[in-house]
Amino acid sequence: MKDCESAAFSNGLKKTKQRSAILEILQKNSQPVSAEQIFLELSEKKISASLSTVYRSLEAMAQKGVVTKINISSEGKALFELNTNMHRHYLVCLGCKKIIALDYCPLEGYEKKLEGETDFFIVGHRLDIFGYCPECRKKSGS
Amino acid sequence: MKDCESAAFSNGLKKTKQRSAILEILQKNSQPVSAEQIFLELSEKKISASLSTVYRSLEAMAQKGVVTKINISSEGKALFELNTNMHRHYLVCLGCKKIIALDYCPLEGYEKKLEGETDFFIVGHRLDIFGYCPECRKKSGS
DNA sequence: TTGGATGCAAAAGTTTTGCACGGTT
DNA sequence: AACCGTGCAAAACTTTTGCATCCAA
Repeated sequence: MKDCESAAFSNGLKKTKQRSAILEILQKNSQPVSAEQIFLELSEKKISASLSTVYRSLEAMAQKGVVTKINISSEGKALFELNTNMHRHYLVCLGCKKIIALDYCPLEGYEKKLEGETDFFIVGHRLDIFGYCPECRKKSGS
Repeated sequence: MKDCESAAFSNGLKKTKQRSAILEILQKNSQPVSAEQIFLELSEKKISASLSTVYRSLEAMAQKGVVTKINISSEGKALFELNTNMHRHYLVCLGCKKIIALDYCPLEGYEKKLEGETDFFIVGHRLDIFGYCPECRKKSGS
């Protein structure tokens, strides 16, 4: 997916090494990441980028639809992920805080049904599912 | 529902006028509210309660299972609602910000299915649906 | 009376912003 | 060259905490 990057900068966003590196981190992570996580990963890679640059880049990319900002973290920090233009739902482990993206949407036909019932024009939904992953189940014996 | 209050204080929580008032506000609001909203409503009612008391009370009530803290606000602040022990799902109008509680859960059997597929122990989920209500549809012509 | 609850102020944590400077186009 | 991006520091904002005081049980 090399051209994910070119696509990301075809909308007026200037391409800088910081932004390319942020994009790369978002691509490599299978789960949503916080701005601080990105900042730390950049430091590890010896790529200079201040935390405010990370925030501003993510904000800019979110405006262009390249990334999506989500607020499901129980720690009150925002998370970011590449915008795949697909429905994404998450399975969140309450033990280790791991977040797993589900690959399909259990509400396929439901929105249309609800439109009929309520006369709303339905744009989308957010669904997150909480529980304990296999590893955490073992640990706690539940 | 007068005994919602007595139930709320039957678990070791001390009953104070601040906490009773916070509970009342949560009861009257059909939608989740932020700590600050509660703080402001308390001021309007001339009930003295500092913001930290609001946070501490909500935290204590959340620990006892009286209220639920949720993180769906796009503004990055936590929201709180009475824990009804029932599934609550909301239909949110993006035009007028109205929030309507749905009376049933479209994911009834889905959690069990997912448990089988993922080996998670699933505790619950959060589902919110976004769109435009009939009034806002007319206004914007969509 | 006694332990928990409150108020105030200060601290901690996340995110935003102002401004001067630097890098892309 | 023009404009956008960046770094740094400070500010804004939400939430937590320390400590003295107060109040419900």
